[in-house]
Amino acid sequence: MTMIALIDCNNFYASCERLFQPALRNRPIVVLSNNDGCVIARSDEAKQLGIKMGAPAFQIKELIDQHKVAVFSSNYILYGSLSNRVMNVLRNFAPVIEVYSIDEAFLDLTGMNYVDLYELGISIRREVLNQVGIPVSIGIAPTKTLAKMANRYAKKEKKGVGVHLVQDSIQINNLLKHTKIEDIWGVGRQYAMKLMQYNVFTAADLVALNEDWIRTHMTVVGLRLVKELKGVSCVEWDALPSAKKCIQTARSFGKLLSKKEELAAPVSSHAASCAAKLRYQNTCAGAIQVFIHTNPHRKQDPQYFRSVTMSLEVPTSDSSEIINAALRGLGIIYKPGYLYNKTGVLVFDIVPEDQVQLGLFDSFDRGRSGKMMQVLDEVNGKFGKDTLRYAVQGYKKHWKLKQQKLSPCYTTNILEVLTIKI
DNA sequence: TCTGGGGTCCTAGGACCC
DNA sequence: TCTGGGGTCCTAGGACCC
Repeated sequence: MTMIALIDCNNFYASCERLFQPALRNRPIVVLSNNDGCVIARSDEAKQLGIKMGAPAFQIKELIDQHKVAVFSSNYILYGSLSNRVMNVLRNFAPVIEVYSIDEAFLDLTGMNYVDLYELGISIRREVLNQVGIPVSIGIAPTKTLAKMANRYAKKEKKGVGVHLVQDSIQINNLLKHTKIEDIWGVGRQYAMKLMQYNVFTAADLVALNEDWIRTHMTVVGLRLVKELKGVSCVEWDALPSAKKCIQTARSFGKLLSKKEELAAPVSSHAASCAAKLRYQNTCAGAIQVFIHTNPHRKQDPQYFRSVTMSLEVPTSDSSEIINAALRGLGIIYKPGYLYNKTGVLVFDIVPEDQVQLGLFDSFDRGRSGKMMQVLDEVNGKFGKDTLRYAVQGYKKHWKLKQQKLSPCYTTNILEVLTIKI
């Protein structure tokens, strides 16, 4: 039988911020999305205050003031670095690990010589806490989906311990009965609503359904999900991070923009960022999409959403080529007279750079461009990602994000490491 | 009068995840 | 005043082919 552990950091972003400010222990913390827009992470104390995931910051301002909630802009450099440290601790416990997201990882425990898996969970948790300082919850079960579910149970119902193990069919059934349909990994809002119409309210109810019914109403994805709930492992392992199939860079602006020339700067910056991400994974893109839109929350404004997709003659990762294509796209979709709040660039049809088919009439000097990009990446890697940029990207970021509560990069920037007075 | 059957490829859109 | 960003996979349906 397969055995899988899912380790998930508790309130990860909030825990990262708290790590460097022990005074925040037992105090409510929230971390805001880009642009300081809405809440994307909450400490337990903040959850207890009733602050909801995704709540717009301005709507909970009173709660924040009243309860002295500590507020942070998101600092992905810091979180990424702490995430790496957590994953490195986990690697000591099993050879096969899949880093599933910034704050969680699956460990394959199948066939390993651990006598007591529950005790193993306890010691993994202790080690991560000792070595990195981040609290985690651990679910251990025969399949990934059940491990997810056990993890959820550990987090909700066994707070002090933080570990839940399900092995035999009795334990699995209990867990299924205890889990609401909408809390299953793979069941989102739409499916949950549909299932409830058919009187399916728990994971146990779902497992009891006819598989043909599942297949018709929830596609093969749903079928796989139900098999996992029955203890048959069928979610693939993705041990090596594979090359992305599409890459997107998009931001809303700190303020509304309306002129095409103003939009050109963020559009080209996003394009440049996509190109850099392509080069980072040694790939080229064969197609590009650009979109712009107005702020859907401003009901008083006329709305405009538009995107355009263009295929590139020869797949490329050259910044200037991708910027040019993106600006051409902007020219196609831009309409004057609207207040825009967001734009983005997406590249796809991605191929490995050594498999690019050259075009018959390609006049672009690819050798020269490659060398230039190498220099660009080296400089920007060393001195910060916007050090060298194209003129169209603009000298100053007039569309810049709001980040008023940014914490220092304690672990990655030598100028911002913590100093301790003794 | 009568108008097949089977296959592939592509795209848009929907569902999900963190 | 102020509402995030970045991914994956699957399906239906149309175009096209023989």
